Amino acid sequence: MKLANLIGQRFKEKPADCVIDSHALMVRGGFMKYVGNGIYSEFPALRRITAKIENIIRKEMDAIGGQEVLFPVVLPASLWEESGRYESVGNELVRFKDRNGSNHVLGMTHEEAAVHLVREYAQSYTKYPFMIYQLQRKFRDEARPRAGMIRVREFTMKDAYSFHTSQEDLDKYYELCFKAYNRIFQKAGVPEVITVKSDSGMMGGSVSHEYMLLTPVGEDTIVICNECGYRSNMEAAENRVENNTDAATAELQCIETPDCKTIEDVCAFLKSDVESSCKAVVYQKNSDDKFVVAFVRGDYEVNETKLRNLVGEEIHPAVITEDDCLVAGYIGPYNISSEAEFYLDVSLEGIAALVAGANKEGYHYTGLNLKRELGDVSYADISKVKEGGICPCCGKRSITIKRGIEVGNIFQLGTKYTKSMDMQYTDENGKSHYPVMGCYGIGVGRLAASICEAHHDEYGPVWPVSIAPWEVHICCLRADDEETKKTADGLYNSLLNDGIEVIYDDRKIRPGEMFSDADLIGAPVRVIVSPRNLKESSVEVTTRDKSVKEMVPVENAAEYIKELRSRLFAEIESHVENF
RNA sequence: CGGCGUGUGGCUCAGUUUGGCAGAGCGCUGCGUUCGGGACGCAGAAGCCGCAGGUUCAAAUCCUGUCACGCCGACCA
Repeated sequence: MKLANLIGQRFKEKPADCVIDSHALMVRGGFMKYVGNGIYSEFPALRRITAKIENIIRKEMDAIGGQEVLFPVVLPASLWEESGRYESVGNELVRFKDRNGSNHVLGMTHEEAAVHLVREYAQSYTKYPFMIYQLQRKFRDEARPRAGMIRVREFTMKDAYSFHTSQEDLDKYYELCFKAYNRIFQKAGVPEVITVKSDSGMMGGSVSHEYMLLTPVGEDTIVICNECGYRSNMEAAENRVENNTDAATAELQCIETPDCKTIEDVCAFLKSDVESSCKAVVYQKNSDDKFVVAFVRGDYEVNETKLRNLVGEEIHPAVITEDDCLVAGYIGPYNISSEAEFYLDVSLEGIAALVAGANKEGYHYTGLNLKRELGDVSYADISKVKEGGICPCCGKRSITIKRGIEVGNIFQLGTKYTKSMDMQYTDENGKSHYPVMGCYGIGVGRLAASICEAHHDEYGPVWPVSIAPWEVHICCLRADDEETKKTADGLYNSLLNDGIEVIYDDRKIRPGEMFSDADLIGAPVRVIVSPRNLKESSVEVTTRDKSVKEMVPVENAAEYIKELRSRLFAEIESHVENF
């Protein structure tokens, strides 16, 4: 490929709406173009990257027995009505009518389509287990797309669905898939991707893991234990709190605390410890607006995901008005209105004397002892883990909090979809059963953008050789110089003949622009052919990550470059685990 | 859905307060000088100033409405 013919313009200035580096670099490097909110086109350079990622994924999916299929983008609503998700999923599911007025949806995930595809085929136990997967565009009408290709509305996803006759068999396959996923990220040049425990969200099911690429711009918060390796998404992380249960109790008092609406105000006013205060956070159920109050220790935050799972339905932050049963700013667990459902967080358990709202305008209790005042109440885990917190796995105070981008996930779905869509098989005794499912996703474009985010410098991306748009970038510094041009042409043709992927820049432009473009394209190996180098009968070979910078005699150049390329691939392979 | 902000050649932006010829840099086209980190000179092309309505002799600028986009939050893989 000659750079002069590459479609997609590179440019110097950072686009105004790019907040993270990878977004700016991928737009500036001619990788992608904005089309609409959360919608991008891929130029050839990015398409080459995503195609390579797709092939890595294919290979590993095939290696664990997957068979590639293709589901439609447009699905009749009836299919989603079978699973109940036509109603239950929010606005991110695009619903529309065709010319006949019948309802359809744009596929945002394909559990229904997968069950539909195989429910006649898989009526006998002899067909199990099996896995089908596809690489396809999905559309999710995200409330807020952001960060370039990291969070978009239309994207390519690999989604896989496995079917099993027992939970044990699913467990076994899940483990296999877990390893295949590790291999995919290792082969894509990001062995640093880690797995974390996750919340299953709208997909349903129990066991699930997410694959996270750690970067400060990541949207997800991840809880990591430095001691035992426990890792979890904040949403699913168990919070453990040890309170000093030996502290002296105190008499319950109702004290005037004027204009103290926040827990900080109250504690400052009463000169008390935030660690012995009780904070109320109020939500409402989406279904009937009934109040749900979460009480946590003053220095903790509510984990809404855990609270939602506990409540068992969707909730949203509450709007409290004058005539509601709750007194905003003065809500406490003792003498609270019976109209409100409330939950006590584990961080409150065992505190001898609490400061808490008195459910009366302008008053707080002090000396509140939950066991004494409320009797044997139960505590639930509804708070967020904090930096330096207690690891739920090893019990040490060794928790750190990091940010990450979710590049893949695996779920155990159970029989949620096979039951609702009535997919059954007959076992060897002639009895009918619902198969157990797993599902496994990877966002292809998001992975490409994440790798750019994790592997770049101020001048451009530093693509791993396995997914780089081209392996070698030749800069012919003076294309008007006959000998230089001849040497560069020769090297280009020689490498092409050996099957190396080369991008060749023989434009008659100044070196500065040439180098800038090469940086923005980010090919791992760069070769500089110039009159200066040819005076020593050499070309200069460097790597994008600057680890190699070598003058190589022209006659050895092709061989040296091929070797360097192999070395880069070997470096990637050295991180790939075997089964 | 709530808060804040922005819409002016392909890109980055100035001009809007105080109404008076549509601007700069980058990019693009041509010519020339240059040539190891986005160089310079000369000559060009390119704009429904987001859209609609209003005020005015006169609107990018003031008013009303509307749309789009961005950031933060909400929601969500």
